[in-house]
Amino acid sequence: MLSEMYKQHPRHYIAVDCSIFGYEDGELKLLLYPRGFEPSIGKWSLMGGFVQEDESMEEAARRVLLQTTGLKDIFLEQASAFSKPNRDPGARVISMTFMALIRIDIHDKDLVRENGAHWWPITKLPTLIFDHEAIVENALALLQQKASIDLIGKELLPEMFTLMQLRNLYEAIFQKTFDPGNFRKKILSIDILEKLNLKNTTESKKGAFYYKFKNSEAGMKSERIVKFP
Amino acid sequence: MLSEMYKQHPRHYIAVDCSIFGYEDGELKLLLYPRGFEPSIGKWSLMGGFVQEDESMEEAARRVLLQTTGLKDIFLEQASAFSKPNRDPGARVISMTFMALIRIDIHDKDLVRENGAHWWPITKLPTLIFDHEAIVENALALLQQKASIDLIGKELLPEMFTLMQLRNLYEAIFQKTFDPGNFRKKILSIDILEKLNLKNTTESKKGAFYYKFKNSEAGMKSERIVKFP
DNA sequence: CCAAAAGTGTTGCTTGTACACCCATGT
DNA sequence: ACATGGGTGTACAAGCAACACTTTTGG
Repeated sequence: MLSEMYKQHPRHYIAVDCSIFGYEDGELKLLLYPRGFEPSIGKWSLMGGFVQEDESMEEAARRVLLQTTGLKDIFLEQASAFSKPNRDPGARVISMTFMALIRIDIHDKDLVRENGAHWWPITKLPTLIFDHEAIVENALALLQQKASIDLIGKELLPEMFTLMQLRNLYEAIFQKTFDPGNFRKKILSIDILEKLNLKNTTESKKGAFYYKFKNSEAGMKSERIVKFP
Repeated sequence: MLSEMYKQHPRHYIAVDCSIFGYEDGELKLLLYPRGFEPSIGKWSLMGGFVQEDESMEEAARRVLLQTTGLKDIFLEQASAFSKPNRDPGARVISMTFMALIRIDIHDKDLVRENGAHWWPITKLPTLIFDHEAIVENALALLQQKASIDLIGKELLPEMFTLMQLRNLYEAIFQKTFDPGNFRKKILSIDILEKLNLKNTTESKKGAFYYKFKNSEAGMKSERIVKFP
């Protein structure tokens, strides 16, 4: 039996929309797919879904991510909610948005292709439906904020990477360049990377050592990486 | 006419719950009220309400704030959403939470009294209903984050205040002490306060000059105030 | 006189930034 | 040989934390 205090209020559709970021070819990319139903069928859209009765919004988001990328255990962060009454012309839908980071090298490419989805460089996004451009902008700001506090390479890079690759990732995220020497010193000073006895010789003549993240859930440092803003 | 894609999904009650902070007697305080309906009637709760058809969540939050404090134009910031299916034993309610800052000296005290509401020092909160303690913790973290980037005294202090009062506010927010000399220099260096030709002689023998915020919406500096964490 | 806050100055440390410089090597 | 990135060192500036010190005045 439900209290009258609840019943007198309206109920709403709740969507979860995910800004899924990946990193490939030196570019930060966003996974978009052509919307499969009206209104705006065929237009580019974020991955999304509706919250069901028995799941939290985060669970709904993880369900969407599994369906679209085949991945579990994804880095997922709650971003802002968007709730203007007329933001979706099809119905009054409140959208809770999430920012997700995935490793493009291990996601299920067939699944993405089936959905007609496509990875778009963040610098050349197409026009998006509804308010999805504002949602992406918000998620990108959150990504920058996260990246300025934590080293997020683990979520976006392959197991092994060179410091140049990590720097290029940060340059793609912040759309600015970092001094190679200073970046290297800063990153190594926080002591969460492990140097491997293996060199990448494909990207430089001299060859650069590979690094990987130390598997230390315990030592979760919280140093500031980049001054931001 | 509504697409089948929408109709096949459930709809949900959406609440907005506001963590309303104020500053009084050298303490950071939170406005709580005794819940007026079942379940958990009479238990201490955040100010909240339900989102209606024709309003955004932020509009709903402002409506709640007006109803409970009599104030418009309140500093309001979206915090996190809480959506565990069973978080409210009365019904499946998704809560969008907000962090609000108000000046206790100008709010409508009669209205607060009518509602049975009460300002609780942040250090001595009572037990709260449902997951409201987690909501407050989240809002407090957001407040600290905001306060570390922007000077938020404008939202919480009277028009005129001494630098000691501002420092005490920051000490209440971060629950730590700041060196008086260093704090003063830091604050004055960002040049958003205006020194008045008026002294407060009630809190010190020597007397301290009053300051107020410069009315410069334009010059909105974004200097970092406090290293946080 | 003394305590307590107001207000200013000094010093040492840490951090960021700019940039010079050598190293290794594929072309 | 030389261009390119790898990697290290240096020098300066900025910011911060700790703290000394002087001023003012009510009790």
